[in-house]
Amino acid sequence: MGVFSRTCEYAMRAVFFIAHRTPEGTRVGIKDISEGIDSPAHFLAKILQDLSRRGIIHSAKGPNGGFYMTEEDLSRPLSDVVEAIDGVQIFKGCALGLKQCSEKNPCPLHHEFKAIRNDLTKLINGTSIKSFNEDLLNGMTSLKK
Amino acid sequence: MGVFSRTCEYAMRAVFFIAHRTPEGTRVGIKDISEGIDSPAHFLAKILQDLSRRGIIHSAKGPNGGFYMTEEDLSRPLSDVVEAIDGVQIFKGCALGLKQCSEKNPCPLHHEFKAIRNDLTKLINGTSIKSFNEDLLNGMTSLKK
DNA sequence: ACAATTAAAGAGTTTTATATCTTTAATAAA
DNA sequence: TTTATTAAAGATATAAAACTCTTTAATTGT
Repeated sequence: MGVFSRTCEYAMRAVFFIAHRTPEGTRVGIKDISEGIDSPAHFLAKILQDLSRRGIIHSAKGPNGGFYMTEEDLSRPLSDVVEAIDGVQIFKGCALGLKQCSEKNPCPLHHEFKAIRNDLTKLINGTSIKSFNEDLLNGMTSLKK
Repeated sequence: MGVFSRTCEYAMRAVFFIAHRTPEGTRVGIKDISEGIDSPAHFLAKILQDLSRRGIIHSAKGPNGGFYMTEEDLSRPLSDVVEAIDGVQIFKGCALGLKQCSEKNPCPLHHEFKAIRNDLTKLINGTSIKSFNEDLLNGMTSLKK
């Protein structure tokens, strides 16, 4: 596995996909999303239900229903998605999994690893979904499988 | 989970523990190691068997047997341990799990994430087990649970 | 040769992550 | 009010990770 769980990868891809596909009040269905980001539809549905319950994205049932994101949703940092799925360990945990690892009692990787974790936090926590999406809309970045 | 799998965390802790405990031809048993790093003994045994088969650490059976590391083992980068257990995805994979993500077809996180991955690679790949161990021996760092 | 000690190997079990399938509830449009 | 459409929810199923237990093999010292 990479840095994030597969579930979290799906979640982030789906969020970017929804952001990208639903300008101005439109919605996108689970089928389109799962095909668009190459993930199992039913599994992704569970993930999006979860994000929806937490208010990270929105959904509507019925004809022309689907998933969408409000301006408020778009202005959230990507870390909201990551923390909802993978928790905060990735931003806070010791590289060796030691509970007592701290500034005063550092593990052999502590200081250097902390710098890396901080950079990751800055990226994921400090950048809004909207701004990642702008690069997508500009064609500067891509979600191609 | 943090950045590394739990199995990988055990492996790294065990390697540091062995390095720390076996100066000059001594050996340390699985019981001592598993207690010292707070991991399940039988499970750790499997992990160390694996590392041993790959030549990352060494072992000897029988009375006064146990695990130890040669000078050559100590001079290896920590990445040998990580790659043996978790593979190379952590150093190479796309943050969103996209197969086609590349410089020419970057995902929304690509460039910033690449910088972070490179820093991680530099740390894990560019530092020998021995040099991490020196900080341990000097009491500058700790493996306390 | 024998007994004791230690890791290696084999064969599970349990837990968590990932994935699928079916049924229900909400909504919109005819 | 009926039908079609969509997400939500519930119930499993499968696979992978984490963990345990038992037996075997190698080595040492007596």
